[in-house]
Amino acid sequence: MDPNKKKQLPLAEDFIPHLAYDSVIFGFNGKQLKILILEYHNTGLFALPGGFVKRDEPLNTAVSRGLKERTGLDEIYLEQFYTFGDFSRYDPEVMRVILEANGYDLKNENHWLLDRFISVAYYALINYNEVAPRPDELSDSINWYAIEELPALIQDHQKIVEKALATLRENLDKKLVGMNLLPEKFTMKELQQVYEAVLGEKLRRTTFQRKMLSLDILERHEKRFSGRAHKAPFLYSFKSKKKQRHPSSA
Amino acid sequence: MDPNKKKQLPLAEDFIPHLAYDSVIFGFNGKQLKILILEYHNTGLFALPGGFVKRDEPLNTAVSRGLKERTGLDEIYLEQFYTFGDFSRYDPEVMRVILEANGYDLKNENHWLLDRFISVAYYALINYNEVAPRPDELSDSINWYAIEELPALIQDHQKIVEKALATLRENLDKKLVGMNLLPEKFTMKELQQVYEAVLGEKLRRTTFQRKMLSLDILERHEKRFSGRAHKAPFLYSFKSKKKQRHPSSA
DNA sequence: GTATTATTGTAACAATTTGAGACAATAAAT
DNA sequence: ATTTATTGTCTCAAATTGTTACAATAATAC
Repeated sequence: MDPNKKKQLPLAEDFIPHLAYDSVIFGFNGKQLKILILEYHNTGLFALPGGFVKRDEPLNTAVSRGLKERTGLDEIYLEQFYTFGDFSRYDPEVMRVILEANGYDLKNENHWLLDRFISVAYYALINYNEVAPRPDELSDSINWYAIEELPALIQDHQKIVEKALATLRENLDKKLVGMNLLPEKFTMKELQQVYEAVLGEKLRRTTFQRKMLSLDILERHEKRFSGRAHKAPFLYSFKSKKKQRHPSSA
Repeated sequence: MDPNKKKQLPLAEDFIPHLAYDSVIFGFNGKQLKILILEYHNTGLFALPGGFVKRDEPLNTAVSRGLKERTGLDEIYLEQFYTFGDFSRYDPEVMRVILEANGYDLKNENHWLLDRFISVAYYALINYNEVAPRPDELSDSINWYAIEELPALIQDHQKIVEKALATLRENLDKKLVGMNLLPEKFTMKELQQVYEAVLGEKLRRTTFQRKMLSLDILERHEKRFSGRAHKAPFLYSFKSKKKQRHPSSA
């Protein structure tokens, strides 16, 4: 990478105008469900990671590309959940502030980034410990925030997060969500903690264990040396090896 | 309306480029689940009803507007379910054939309608008997087709229909689907037939009746004089009066 | 070593929900 | 009056889920 590379705004001619994506990237730290939030240089503005779609690039590919740039991960589990196209999300002043704080001169009043955008929203599930998030050119940081402790977000990003979480909850049973938020091997308790963090409620231990085992999706391995003063739990993994990516076609 | 009005293609300056919507409009005729399909003049090409989004118009409003033009109905129940952005859907020759068959001269090789489009897909639920569908300027007919007997559709429209149906099935229990496919008052048997048509499988009568009554969403009215040689059934309606429109914000 | 502590895994039984069949009620036709 | 087709509800069986109990066991305290 060239440290002298000059900051370059995306060029209008390379991208589909008026179309963006936003991503809600979920991770689980063992206790809480968290998402990645960007902070823009010198503005105090917080936002979801997002990006634009190249003119010659499939929509889903654009999102995968953006997430790879930010997380370093290939093969991220992604699920598209809604496309936001209201005017409640159109606020060119926010974008102007962000760009000017980054030293761009916007004498060109009609810069394409200040236009109205329709945004396709995705959520991603990643293994919290495998990732070292990287900010993009306009941001000074990207950090994990617990979903109950988010800062105020720009535009309609709060609404996007809420809908992402609602969709994740609906998909919890049908889409093997745990597989993508946990490491390869995990205990039953860890799996239960993921479910509880997503649903925001406590579950009954014995019922949960019986249910999970009856689904016939887990493989039981050796016991873990817990180093704690009690019986050691079994480790489990999901039977289907491959993580699903883009389970819906596009 | 002016019968001499000249056919007019939508103008690039009025609409967001590269962005369209497609709609899967479901109706129930008492036996089968059907959807509305357009046929284009002199081409034998079949497609879902779709349209474009004005530059100063919210996405959901654009879809409502298009559906009102085609069905005459205001307040249609609409649910956005996926945004299609692959290149499998990009086939400018199809659009060229449609336009030329309608007498348009496309010497301008770069006409915006021949560009790549990303399409936001919605399904609608309407009361089959309240509607007299109207074709648009480019189509010579719009007709109901049973979902098991669709003609070959252009581009990725078959895939869009399949995903619409899959989403409708997932939403069947949580979104009061029956309310929007049936008239105000209906019998328990008619409600069951809607469920069976959507799910594509037979349901057990007694279990279905018990389940529906236990949900506490139905109001029981007088009996219907069926005119048939058996006990007359009760009529029911849904307790919540207002049909929901755009239950998800945008 | 032995008792104690904090889990974990599973069994047992109760409560609830769903499946399946039976049957009385009844509107019209015979 | 009898027959036919369907509706509404009840009952009992089967399956699922809620709840409690308890043995197993890895580390710690003594």
